[in-house]
Amino acid sequence: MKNKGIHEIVKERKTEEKGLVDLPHVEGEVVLRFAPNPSGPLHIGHARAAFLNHEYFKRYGGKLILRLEDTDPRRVDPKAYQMIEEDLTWLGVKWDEKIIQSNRINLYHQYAEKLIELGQAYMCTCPGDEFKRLKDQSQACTCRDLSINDNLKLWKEMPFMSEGEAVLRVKTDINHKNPAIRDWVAMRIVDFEHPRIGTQYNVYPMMNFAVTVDDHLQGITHVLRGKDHLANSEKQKYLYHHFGWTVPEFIHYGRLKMEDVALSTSQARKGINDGVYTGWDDPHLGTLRAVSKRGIRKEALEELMLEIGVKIADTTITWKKIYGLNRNVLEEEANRYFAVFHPRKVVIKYLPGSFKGVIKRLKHPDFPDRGYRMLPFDGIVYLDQIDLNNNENKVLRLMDSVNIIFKDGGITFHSSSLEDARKFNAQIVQWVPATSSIDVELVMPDNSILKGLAESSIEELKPNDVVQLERVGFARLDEIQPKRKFYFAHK
RNA sequence: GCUCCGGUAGUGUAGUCCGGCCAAUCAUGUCGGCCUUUCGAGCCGAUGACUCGGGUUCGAAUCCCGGCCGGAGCACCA
Repeated sequence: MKNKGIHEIVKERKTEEKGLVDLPHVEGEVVLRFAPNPSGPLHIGHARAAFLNHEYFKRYGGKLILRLEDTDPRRVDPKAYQMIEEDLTWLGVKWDEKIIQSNRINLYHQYAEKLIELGQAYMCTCPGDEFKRLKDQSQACTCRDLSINDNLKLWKEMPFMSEGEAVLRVKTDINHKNPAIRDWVAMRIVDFEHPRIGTQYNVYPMMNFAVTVDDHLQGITHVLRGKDHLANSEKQKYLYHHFGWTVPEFIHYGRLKMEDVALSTSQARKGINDGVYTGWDDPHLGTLRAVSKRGIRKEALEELMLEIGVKIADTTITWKKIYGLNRNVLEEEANRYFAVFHPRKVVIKYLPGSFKGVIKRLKHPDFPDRGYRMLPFDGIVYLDQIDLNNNENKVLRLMDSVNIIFKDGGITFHSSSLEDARKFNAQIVQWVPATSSIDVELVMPDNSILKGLAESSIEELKPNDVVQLERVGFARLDEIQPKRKFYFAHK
């Protein structure tokens, strides 16, 4: 600990600049958890929790636990368990331990019983609305006065009752100024088959109960969660006190709003079922698989999330911000290619034969060692119709090739040098050789598809490669069969 | 309605705890210049913010009070 390496110092300063604050009350190592509900794949909001936990885990050392919170059988998508792990892997977040709550129902039963024995929980058979009426007036229902033995007896009978007949409530403070905190439900009956564990249980813990038991048992030191859990943290503290457990450090961050995107899993699922979206990776969605398909890199998301940090104030993420960060990642990696998406075949008239030949162009201007693309040029090319429309009667330069002029519906050779192009203020555009073009599709963020033509060098690309289609923008190659299909990322 | 919590440039963020070094940081965006056979990148420059009103103080983004605006929760969901 005497000499910090230069890397450590640089890293320290960097995180300071990023503004990710230190965790409060860290003693040695930390134990953190990422605890999603397996109702669907992860979205950008989850990425925040995942990255933050991961970052703190890396900063302090300790343990990061993945916990699947599937205690509501109705809100479980059996496919989600797998998808969540895939998504986390894509994010580069590794976990030391995985816990599935539906494997632990028995354990929650034991703690529930213990709580009854402690006299801190009671079986409540009031109808929900009746309890709420009383609770809102700070009045206890009669169930609250049941003896421990009566409670135990009812508890044993609970599995034989049906949904809604009874719940187990945690005693808090019936006079608590926030009605939401008063005597919350710990266990309830669910008559619904659990997608993972079937019908072996019908008495399930509520999130607040299961979370508290697990956080304690797993020795979680710091709980990072959204501010929508503010009241839950307050509720959970009562349980910690009843059991005599140490309360972890709760840190609440604000809501994340995503420009133009419905982040909620339930809305996405509905849209998929209704056919509005093509699937979990539909470009409209804010799921990680959707943004990944569009060529957004996890590095960009990570930088964004660490910058946003754990502030409790809400934040609005704009796509421009993500694109800006992503461009920094992609710029270096993406090789350049020509493609046009409103192709118009033109024959250049009066082209001197000396200009025909093969044009060499760097794959990446900053990395000459990546080599060249070869573009055969014989005077017959595809240009973008929009470029032509915008340049009627003006000189236009085909990149690395010749200058032309579009006049009276025809294209004529004008000159050849870049100097001439500059002199005539020519716009410089990309082009595709007509003799060796390849059909491509470009899926836009609104899921519309542009059909176009690209230079033949794109044949060397593999699915998942990200390129820069010059003057069009960055795009990720998704598949090459039956046709080369790109997803547009951003300019 | 009740309970709780926020409000720094277009957006995100640092600074707020322990008032002065803040005529306020960095990122992204936008605009301009240079460079460059495109766009982008790079380099240089510009742009633009402490929600409002009082108070305390020699001094307030920072402390206090009030207003305004915004958010979260008020489930037998997580």
